[in-house]
Amino acid sequence: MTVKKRLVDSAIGLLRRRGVAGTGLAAVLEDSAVARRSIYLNFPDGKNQLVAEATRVAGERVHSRMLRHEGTAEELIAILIQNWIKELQQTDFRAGCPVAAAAMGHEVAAEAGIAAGDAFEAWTEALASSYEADGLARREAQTSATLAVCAIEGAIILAQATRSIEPLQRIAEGLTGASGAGGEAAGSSGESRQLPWLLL
Amino acid sequence: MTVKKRLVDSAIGLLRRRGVAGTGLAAVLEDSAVARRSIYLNFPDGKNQLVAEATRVAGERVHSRMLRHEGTAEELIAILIQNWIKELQQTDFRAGCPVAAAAMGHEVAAEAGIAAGDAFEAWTEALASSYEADGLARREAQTSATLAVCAIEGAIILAQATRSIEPLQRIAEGLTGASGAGGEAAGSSGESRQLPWLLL
DNA sequence: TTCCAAGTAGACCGATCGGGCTACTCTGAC
DNA sequence: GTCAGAGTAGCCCGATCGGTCTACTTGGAA
Repeated sequence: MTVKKRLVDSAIGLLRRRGVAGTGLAAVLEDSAVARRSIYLNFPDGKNQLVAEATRVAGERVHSRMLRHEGTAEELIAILIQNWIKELQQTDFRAGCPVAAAAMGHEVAAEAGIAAGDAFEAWTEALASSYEADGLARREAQTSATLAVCAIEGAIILAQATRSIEPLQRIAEGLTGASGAGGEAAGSSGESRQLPWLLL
Repeated sequence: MTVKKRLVDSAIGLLRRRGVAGTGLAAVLEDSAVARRSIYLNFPDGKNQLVAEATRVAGERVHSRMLRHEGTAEELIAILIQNWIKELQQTDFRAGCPVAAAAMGHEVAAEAGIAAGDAFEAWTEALASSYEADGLARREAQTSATLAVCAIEGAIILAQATRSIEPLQRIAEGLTGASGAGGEAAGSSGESRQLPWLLL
């Protein structure tokens, strides 16, 4: 793995746990086992550039995963929520969303905040397209997509604060009608999901 | 205004803009025009205690405002969203939610993270009670309340990152059926709001 | 009137911050 | 074989971090 990728991966991991301002270069160097000088060889503008690149990469990873999805929009939402439940449980609620962290650190690192905005817009557009493919009109698809992205990001924050996955389970129920309790991510079998009372 | 209250108010304002790790005591002292020593007279445990108290106070202010509300749950949600639209526009998208900031800083300041969790739970319960008063069953009320709180918190983050109030307008439409474009906060007149396609 | 708790002003501490620097090593292209 | 670019190791810088301290002022209660 290249030095640049190691730096970005370490930065993403630390952003998730400590946020932009709370992540020092010393921590990134220790975590990535990279020499101090190598940061400035790969990111001449220093921390701001590294954090911005980390945000861009993290956002693009989620985005490409969303574009790869072939089922319905609600199935995609269920998968994303199940992934976050797993991530939070595995890290004892320590690791949140790096893009949200970059968004909240926009005053400290402006470039990263812009990258976060780009990521959110790409996610919303991908989900809206999925909703449209499911038959929703453009406007309703955009509204539903925005609601889903916002709810997921908010639920991650509530889950970390309350140290409970309940917020994620509840929004899964509200957004998709799934109980969210099952271990499986999406409706694997062809069983017709019960539509949530919020929809239709 | 007492020294303690000035410190807390300054801390809340700085938390909203720079987050927990990004808020230094020097900035709090400058903003509140208080002597350095006075921090430790009022908050013997220093920054952690100040940030925790600021989070608790900020959460309680919103909570008491929610309890004061007398209309429907959807009207309350519309009011909260309109308030956030106004706050974001007035601060050029610089000031976010202090409770969310404390939640994301849980690794840096644990006490504040707990206070954030308490605030989120109180908000959700207040909104769920309002939904129950509107006729929803307990379970549906809790789900709808959690979805609303998560969506609002997430939308604030998306709005800051994209420097646009569109996420808030869209979740207002998704959660309440309101267009969110009007300046007035809640349906002031007795006109029957059109239910969103997401509800009913 | 006295006196003490709270506040002010400001120096000071060790630690850490982001960043720049030199010197040395390694490796692949010419 | 040479040489340039990238990486390593580590020291150094000024600034800022949270926190502690002394000295002085002030205002209200005993």
